[in-house]
Amino acid sequence: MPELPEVEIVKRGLAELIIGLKIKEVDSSWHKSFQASKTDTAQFLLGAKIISVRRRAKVLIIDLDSKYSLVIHLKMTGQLVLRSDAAVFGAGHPNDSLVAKLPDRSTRVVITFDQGKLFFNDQRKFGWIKLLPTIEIPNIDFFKKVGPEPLASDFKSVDFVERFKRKQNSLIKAALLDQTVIAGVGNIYADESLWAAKIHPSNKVKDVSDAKLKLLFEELKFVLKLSIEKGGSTDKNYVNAEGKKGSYLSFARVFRRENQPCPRCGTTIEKIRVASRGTHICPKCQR
DNA sequence: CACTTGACCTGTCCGC
DNA sequence: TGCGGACAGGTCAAGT
Repeated sequence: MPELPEVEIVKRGLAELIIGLKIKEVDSSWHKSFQASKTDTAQFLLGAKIISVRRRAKVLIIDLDSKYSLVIHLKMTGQLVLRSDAAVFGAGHPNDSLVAKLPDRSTRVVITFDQGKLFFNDQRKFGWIKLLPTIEIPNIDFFKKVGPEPLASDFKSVDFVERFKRKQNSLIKAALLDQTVIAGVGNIYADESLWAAKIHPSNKVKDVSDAKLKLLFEELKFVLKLSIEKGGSTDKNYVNAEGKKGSYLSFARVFRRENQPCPRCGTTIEKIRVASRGTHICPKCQR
């Protein structure tokens, strides 16, 4: 779930809800979920105020006034959900019912603010929160290698085509999922955009024309924007910072729609494996 | 080097 | 119902 649109939605929600709050306490029940030394936590996290929330690729960054930041990756099943004071004290806050059961058995980290608590839930424990000096973030390996943001206004289709050209022998789907080629695309939006551009995901990049690559770029931007509008995709786990689900999957054309008719030609959608990922295609439209 | 596969985890679903 | 195995939206390290 958490691909670019989902992380963007969480970012926007958190920016509304937690900027200005002061961190009072942090508890973690799984060592990999919260990675920070005791001394850094005491010195740069506890007592710090949140000054901004950012996203780069599928990574969230919460900047603190201590010149440190919480860097967060939700991976497959991570959730970041805020429970406000009103909810804590049972005053009928709008997200009361959504957060009433928190913490639950998948809660890995709880950050307590002067008002409210932020829960990091992560069923599969793949996600993580790290405390790092803000200035060091661009130097971590992932950020040094990650490709451009597909929705950045200065990222043009010629740049998109040029970056794919460097992956001539990769399968087009593998290249789309490769974060060093382009940031933020995961399995859902890879399948959706390849269907829209009528490209078979098993095609090698070198066998896809420039015109098709440009079309793919346009369709990718379209599905990413549509999903952000719809609050992201919720299959099982994804929720936003208020604990609410996204509705993009009800607009999806192929993802999780195996055995249903292709919305373009009516052919039955198939689920296959490409680049060792579950992959949804229309066998007639995509060749 | 470029590219693919396995590992990290828990939970669920499917077939026997 | 019970049990084994495959699979799930992401990313690295290790392998070919």
